[in-house]
Amino acid sequence: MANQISLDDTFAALADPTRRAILARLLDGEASVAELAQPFALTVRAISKHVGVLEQAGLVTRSRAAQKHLSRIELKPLRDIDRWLDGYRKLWEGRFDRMEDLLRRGADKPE
Amino acid sequence: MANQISLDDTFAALADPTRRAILARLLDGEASVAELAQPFALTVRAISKHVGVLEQAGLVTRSRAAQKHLSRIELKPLRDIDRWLDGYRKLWEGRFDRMEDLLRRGADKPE
DNA sequence: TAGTTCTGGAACTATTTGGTTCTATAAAAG
DNA sequence: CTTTTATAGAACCAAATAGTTCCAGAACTA
Repeated sequence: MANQISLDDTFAALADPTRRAILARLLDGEASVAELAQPFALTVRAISKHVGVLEQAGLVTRSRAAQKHLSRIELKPLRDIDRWLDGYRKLWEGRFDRMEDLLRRGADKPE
Repeated sequence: MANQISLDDTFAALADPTRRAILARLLDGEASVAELAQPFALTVRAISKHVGVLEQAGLVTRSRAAQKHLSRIELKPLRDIDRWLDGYRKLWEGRFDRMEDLLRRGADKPE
């Protein structure tokens, strides 16, 4: 039972553009802190802290290879957000002619 | 051009359980601040501020009917998050036998 | 062994956040 | 006109956040 990550932590981690950019970078494969820091006008330490936040949120795991600690993206928290969105997605996906009313008046929602 | 909402603001707004609960409540229809505050052990003012944050993030709009200001959920920022997730969704939706390698080694991603 | 590289810990700072209380204002109800 | 109701503004506070700099340790390299 390694994970018990809250949506709170995941959303908070994603609320920073630097961290989202780091995640996007990790789509191209594992990277060290120094490598991740390269595109940014921030200290390596600052990036190290960002990676720490991502790790706390379960969005990244690390494995040390020599003195390089390689970060790797983890998808589960993103899937959790996706599932949270399910509760709302039907409201914009369906072509409900009365959707306006549904949201305003709170009529019985479509099944 | 009313909206220019950032993912930053949206994710940050969603990083609070009270605010997510307010959003869920609004699926049942518009509500006043006082109504929204009812389930919580917080002051009405605190809920009013939460609604303000949601409004800043474009997740809620308000219309005042009499002295009650009715809050209503807005879906666009959620759709924006959904589209942001698109960049990652393919990685957990597809059954890529080499997905492990893709994330670790950063091999050429599937089309 | 000595030097270099990569990273995290510690301490500090400025800003933001989530909450409170008290006050002011606008509108409805008496 | 007075009172009640619903909300936001202002001031305040404690805790969290994002950044910095400096230092220490672990592991390669010469």
